Amino acid sequence: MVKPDIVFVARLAGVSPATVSRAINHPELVSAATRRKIDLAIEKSGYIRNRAAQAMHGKRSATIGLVMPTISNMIFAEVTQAFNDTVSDQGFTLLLASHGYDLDTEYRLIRKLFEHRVDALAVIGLDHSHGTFRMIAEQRVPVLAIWNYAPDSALPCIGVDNREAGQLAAQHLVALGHRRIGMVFPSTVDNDRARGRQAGAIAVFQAAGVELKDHWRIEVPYNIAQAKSAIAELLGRDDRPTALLCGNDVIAQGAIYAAARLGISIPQALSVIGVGDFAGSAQVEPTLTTVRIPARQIGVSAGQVIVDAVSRSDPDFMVRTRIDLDLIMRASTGMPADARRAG
Amino acid sequence: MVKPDIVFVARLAGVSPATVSRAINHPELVSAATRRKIDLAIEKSGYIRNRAAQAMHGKRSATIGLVMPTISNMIFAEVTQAFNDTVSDQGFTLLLASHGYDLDTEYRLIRKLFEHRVDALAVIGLDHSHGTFRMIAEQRVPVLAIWNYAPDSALPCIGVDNREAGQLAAQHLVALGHRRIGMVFPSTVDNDRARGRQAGAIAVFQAAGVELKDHWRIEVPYNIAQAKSAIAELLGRDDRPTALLCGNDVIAQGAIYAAARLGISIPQALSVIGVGDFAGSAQVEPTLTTVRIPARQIGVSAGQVIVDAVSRSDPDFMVRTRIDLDLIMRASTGMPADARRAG
DNA sequence: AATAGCCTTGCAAATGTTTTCATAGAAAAT
DNA sequence: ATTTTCTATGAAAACATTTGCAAGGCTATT
Repeated sequence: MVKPDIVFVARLAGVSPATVSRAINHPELVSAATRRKIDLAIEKSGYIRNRAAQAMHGKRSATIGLVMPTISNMIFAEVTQAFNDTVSDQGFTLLLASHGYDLDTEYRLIRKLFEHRVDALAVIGLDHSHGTFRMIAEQRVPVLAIWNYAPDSALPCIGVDNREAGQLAAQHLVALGHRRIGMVFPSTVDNDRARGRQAGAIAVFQAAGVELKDHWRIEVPYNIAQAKSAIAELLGRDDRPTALLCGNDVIAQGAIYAAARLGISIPQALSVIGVGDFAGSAQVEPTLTTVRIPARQIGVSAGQVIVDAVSRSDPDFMVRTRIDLDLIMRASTGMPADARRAG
Repeated sequence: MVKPDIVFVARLAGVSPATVSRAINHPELVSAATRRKIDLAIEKSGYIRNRAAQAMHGKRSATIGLVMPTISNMIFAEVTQAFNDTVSDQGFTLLLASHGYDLDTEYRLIRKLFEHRVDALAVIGLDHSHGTFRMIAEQRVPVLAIWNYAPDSALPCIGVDNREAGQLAAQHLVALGHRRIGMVFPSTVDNDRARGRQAGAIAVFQAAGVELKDHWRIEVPYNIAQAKSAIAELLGRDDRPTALLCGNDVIAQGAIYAAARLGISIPQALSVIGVGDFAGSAQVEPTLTTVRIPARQIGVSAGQVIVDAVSRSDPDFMVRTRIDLDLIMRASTGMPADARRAG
């Protein structure tokens, strides 16, 4: 019992392979009667069409590649889900790869995706290796950058302006009257998201004359455990800031837990603000003030745009969509103690 | 400028296509000199081999399918990451699909994966539709069930005994002296994980003579927001339990936040236990007592087993690996108030 | 009644690669 | 010097499908 192929099905239905192929891909071209016979033969034989053979014919492979820094982090799980749902509804299957924030690995993974002849490719952010950009240009396949927006991006992009995200967060702290502010960010090498947010925040602080002390600026990985312990160490010192601007909500949650552990009350003694508004940020106690990045919306739009580009088979499409950010004020930020006394 | 294929590269290198193919797949069969020429031609032309054509030849497609209920939930993100890392190291690429806890959707997705001729397939849990089982049997492709262990499973499996997980959690509460216990679980239809845990817990409670009140048992989706609000409602009533056994850590985190919101102190006035030990469970305040499911370990073992089955091309392999559970005692559970007085 | 046009189907070529078999030349053994 | 054994390469078949072209049978039009 070998696997049934299209000629087996054809024989079983008493028609030619060509007709079976048509019945599957262009049902309107074959008469209702033969279609029924063929459906029956397919059912009976357990035939499953071979996409590889189809793709070889220059047709679509019906796959879309998605490359992310990591999957196991709340940060990207939500976009991935939304993106997958959207393209999946249109009959595509997702080829997933994750590179652990390493752009050389990313290059190798993207190459593999091209080997599989993905119909389109989505990547996170606009930071990529030179080789990656060259390969993408050669392949003539629609490629979309997700998560980041830049008006002058080399690739089509759908996402937010991370600089603005940093600004919004910083402005909120400044407006509340904070002057003693700490910053907790992940490494900014190979990570344009974090870099943009940090730059935006620093610009605002400088314009407002807020001095950033070096020992209140720490670098931690995207990881609650390490964020919590590093921040606990920072907050344990004698001289501590009245507010913490965190590179994202994962780190901000770490900050909230660290404060809870040390008995520092939020927002009375410490304000914490994050970026992202991930699942859980609205539920932590105290609930987290953050700059909302609408992950689901980004994933859905990205899916639509990319499916559209594929169906127009337009590798040179250009789209730059800026998704709006919102400052979500919750319970983790407030005026610093001295300002409260003064006001 | 069309895309270079293997004959283009061959011409460029001054050899036959067969030699190029060999240089790529069995480098040891071609002389160092020609290999160099070919590498150069590949580099120069930007050639990327076509896996579809390769797969069509009856060779491996170098893809592995993974079907999950959902990706956007901490629960599965970690296994997915570990599994992906493992198979990716061996040269495979992941085809991902998520069905939103619907087994008919799952059937359709698995069919699509088979269309793409995945070399192997991993699914979550042992609950699947009849059609799915039939299709899997017909396809002669290694299939592995992840996350769940059962000694009599129809499919090879690697995972934990969910019944035991429920028992461990229940025993811990009983041992602490709790008698007034609430249970918060997701829907158990089409979800053997939740079903097993619930059954295990109930068995222990009955054996211990603990009476489970209906109005202390609620059903919520896997979702912090809804878990928190439903639990807050439960805890807001006059008559409330001294302990909450939660179907997993996501729900347990919701319980912790709900208690915090209501000013109910954990563990003095309420004990909370979860199942899973997801990222964050060790950092919440109070830190969460839970039954640890080693997600990373499961993902890695699963990846190894499945790659092994593929390389032996053994569709009928059978493996049943039971991964050990551990009760992780943290700060969210303690003796009930009356027991403390008595003791 | 004859012709034109449409609908349905089959034939065969094409797709990009791998692999079996064959061959030519070189190296080794006699 | 002749035969044997290797090694490196090429020619061609095979893989499962799609599609352009052609043809046969109808219906509709005149």
